[in-house]
Amino acid sequence: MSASSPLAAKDPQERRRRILAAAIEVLEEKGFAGTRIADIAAVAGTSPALVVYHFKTLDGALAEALGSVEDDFYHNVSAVTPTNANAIERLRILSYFASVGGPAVGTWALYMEVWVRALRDGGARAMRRAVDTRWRHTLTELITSGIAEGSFTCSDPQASALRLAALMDGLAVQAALADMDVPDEEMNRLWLEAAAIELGISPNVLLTPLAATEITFNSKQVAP
Amino acid sequence: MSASSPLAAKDPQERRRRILAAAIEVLEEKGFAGTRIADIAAVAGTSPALVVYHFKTLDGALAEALGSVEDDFYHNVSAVTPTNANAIERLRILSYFASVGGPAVGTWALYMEVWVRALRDGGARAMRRAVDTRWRHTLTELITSGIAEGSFTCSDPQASALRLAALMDGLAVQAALADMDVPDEEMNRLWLEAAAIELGISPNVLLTPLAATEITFNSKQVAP
DNA sequence: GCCGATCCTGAACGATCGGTCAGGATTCTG
DNA sequence: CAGAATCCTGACCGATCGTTCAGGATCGGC
Repeated sequence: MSASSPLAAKDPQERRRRILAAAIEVLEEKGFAGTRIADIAAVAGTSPALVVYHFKTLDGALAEALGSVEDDFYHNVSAVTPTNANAIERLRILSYFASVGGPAVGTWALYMEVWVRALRDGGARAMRRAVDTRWRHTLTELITSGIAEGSFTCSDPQASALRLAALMDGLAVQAALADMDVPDEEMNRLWLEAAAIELGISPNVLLTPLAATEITFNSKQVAP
Repeated sequence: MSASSPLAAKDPQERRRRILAAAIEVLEEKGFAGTRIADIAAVAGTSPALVVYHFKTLDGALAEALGSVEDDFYHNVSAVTPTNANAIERLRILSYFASVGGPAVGTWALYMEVWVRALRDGGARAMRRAVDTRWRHTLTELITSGIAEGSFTCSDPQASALRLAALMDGLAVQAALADMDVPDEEMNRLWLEAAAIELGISPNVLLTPLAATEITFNSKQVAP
């Protein structure tokens, strides 16, 4: 058997990335408390010692894995957003990607774990803070540019962004935990309704299909 | 030394309650992942074996401890609420008790832990579901009675209750984790503002001091 | 005041798991 | 192709911690 068997990676960097992916997978399935070095190694198809070799410590591996999740989110959003998209279109795309029913399934569970960890762990606290302020800034910027182009009416963009961000967190908790009680699509709708109220526009503007642009991600229609 | 030394409890039931209180204390300080039988025993001033003797298992002790926290919440709310209170007063009292700045400091951290645990553990999921539906029902009932007495205007009480509950969760996350970034009082205000919007009333109605009634809890003014 | 039930404890067991280590394989460098 | 650096592994160590257990103290009933 040569060096290029189908599953085994040749490049050390590729192995490293594979371990990172395995870490995310195990993390989503078992959570922080249940994630073992051995599990990650098993999924990645390597030995536990290699995980430690690459990341020095389990926490290090998990931290790096979480970082890559956030990178992916913004990368996907900006890849899908047309350069000439207006504020309303951008709002709907953001909502779609952030909502649990979107491509981000499972990701919210990770963030919830980070929240809890951030209660006691300084590193997790710093990471959550960074993620959160970036997200709030994104919303604030979106709102102000929407005001500038005449789409939105909002007296306090910062407060509205904070409230909408908090609402999204809360809805994500509901959706992640609800047992068929609060369906995912409902979540997206509830958030967009609240956004409509906050931004002084008609809910229909956010809830009717996007006629002009057809945006897809993984061959699925975005924000239909 | 007789049987009634100041710290040691005489009654076995009293010892049991003391262990429960110790469990809550440790849980708030260290979280699920960090809570050890030995810690609880140390705070309660007993041996680790007694904890197991009374509760059979660590998880059992924690589950019972969490149950008592929720009981306390509703017990306090109903103890403080005047029997003739109208919907607006009741809304403000609820908001005060649920907000992080109120008497419930530290409790939200517990609930966040339960959320995460509920992702994987069936028992925690059931408990969260019970707590959550009870809370949503309380809000829904409050809204409908407010509509009945002519205080509120709301086309869909269930949806509004769900949204307000979710917003409260999200705000609690922010408040519990924010590093001086989002002060506690702000949280209460933001939620009441959102409630005013949802319920079609002027924010001032919820934000100005309660003139008629003076409600106190632990000798602190409620909903000032 | 005897005796069984309940309450309580210190000591120890056993399982889990993160991280170390010595050494083998592979790749890089010159 | 030699030797060094990097990559990788199996075996093992050490610490932690939930739980068990044998037996002592205390209490309630009769």
